[in-house]
Amino acid sequence: MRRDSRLSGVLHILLHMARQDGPTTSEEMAKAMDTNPVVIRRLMAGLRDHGYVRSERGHGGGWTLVCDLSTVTLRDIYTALGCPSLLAIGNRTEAPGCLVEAAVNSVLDESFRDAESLLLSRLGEVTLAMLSADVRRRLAARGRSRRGEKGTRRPT
Amino acid sequence: MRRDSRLSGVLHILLHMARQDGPTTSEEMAKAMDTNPVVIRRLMAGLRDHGYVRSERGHGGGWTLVCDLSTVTLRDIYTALGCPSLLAIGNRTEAPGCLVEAAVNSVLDESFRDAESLLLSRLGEVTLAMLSADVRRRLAARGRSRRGEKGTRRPT
DNA sequence: GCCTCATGTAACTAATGATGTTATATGATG
DNA sequence: CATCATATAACATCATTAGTTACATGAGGC
Repeated sequence: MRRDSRLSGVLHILLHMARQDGPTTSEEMAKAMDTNPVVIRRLMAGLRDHGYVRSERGHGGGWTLVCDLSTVTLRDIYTALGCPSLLAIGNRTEAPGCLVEAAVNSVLDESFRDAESLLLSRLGEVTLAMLSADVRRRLAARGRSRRGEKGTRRPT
Repeated sequence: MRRDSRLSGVLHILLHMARQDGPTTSEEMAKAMDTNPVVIRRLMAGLRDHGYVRSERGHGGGWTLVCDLSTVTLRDIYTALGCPSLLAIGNRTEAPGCLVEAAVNSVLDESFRDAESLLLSRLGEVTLAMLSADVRRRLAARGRSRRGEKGTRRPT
């Protein structure tokens, strides 16, 4: 099954925004992520509704971060995306009439719940600020390893 | 995203087989699961290749359990199905050139790995025998609660 | 031997959901 | 008022699971 990459994508966007002063347009983001501006706007809509970013139209418009990165977790972002389902596998039927199937559902559901809980709590432990700091670390590391080399790339 | 229910389905099948003496035909299973015999055969193919069940053609043919239920775990069954992906979400790109995306991937991958590991180990803790015992318990419980009532249903 | 039953498998259809694209409306700025 | 940028609907695309049809293969029963 193909995997939903909206969380990954929206985090990518937010971190790029964090490294920029003014507003960023959907056009610019789309270019950096090699996709379409409409896709960006769709991703950002939920974040705007939750007050994590602001959008402005017209000249000099675009998207701006309006939250404290140190208090927003990846789980918050996931929630803002509408809590898409985390697991790719599930039970054939909910509330089956068949007792055999009920027994299967029971044991599988328990495992599913545990895995989902763990993932959610992991996401809840990481703030956007922590992620942003990690990006800075990585940039610094690359700067060191490339010092003196030609053609150091800037992040896309 | 729609969830892959093959594990759930195949467990349902196996437990029905465990409650039956002779071989069970795909036709019968399909009827019990309200689906098509071909779907059943597709599900069972992997289990046969792993030696958990045997299939026989012709008169009196069908599917038979040929493993020790107490040594086969749900994880083994999952593996026999070809290890379908467990998570519905994932990273936009593997091995991105962009450092920002690399940072996102890194933190998300870690969480994904943890959740997958937990789910797999949970599945590894449950044997088919345990599940089968649970089915018996449930049947007994229903038998008690329905004693004297009319129209007690048999499992489908 | 031949008929029937059952699996084995390929090929096609349907349904679902993420992603990409086009088109049009709305609003802000100079 | 022309331009820029978001807002959103509508539609196309793609991947994947599930369901269906069709035909081949092999095992008994008679």
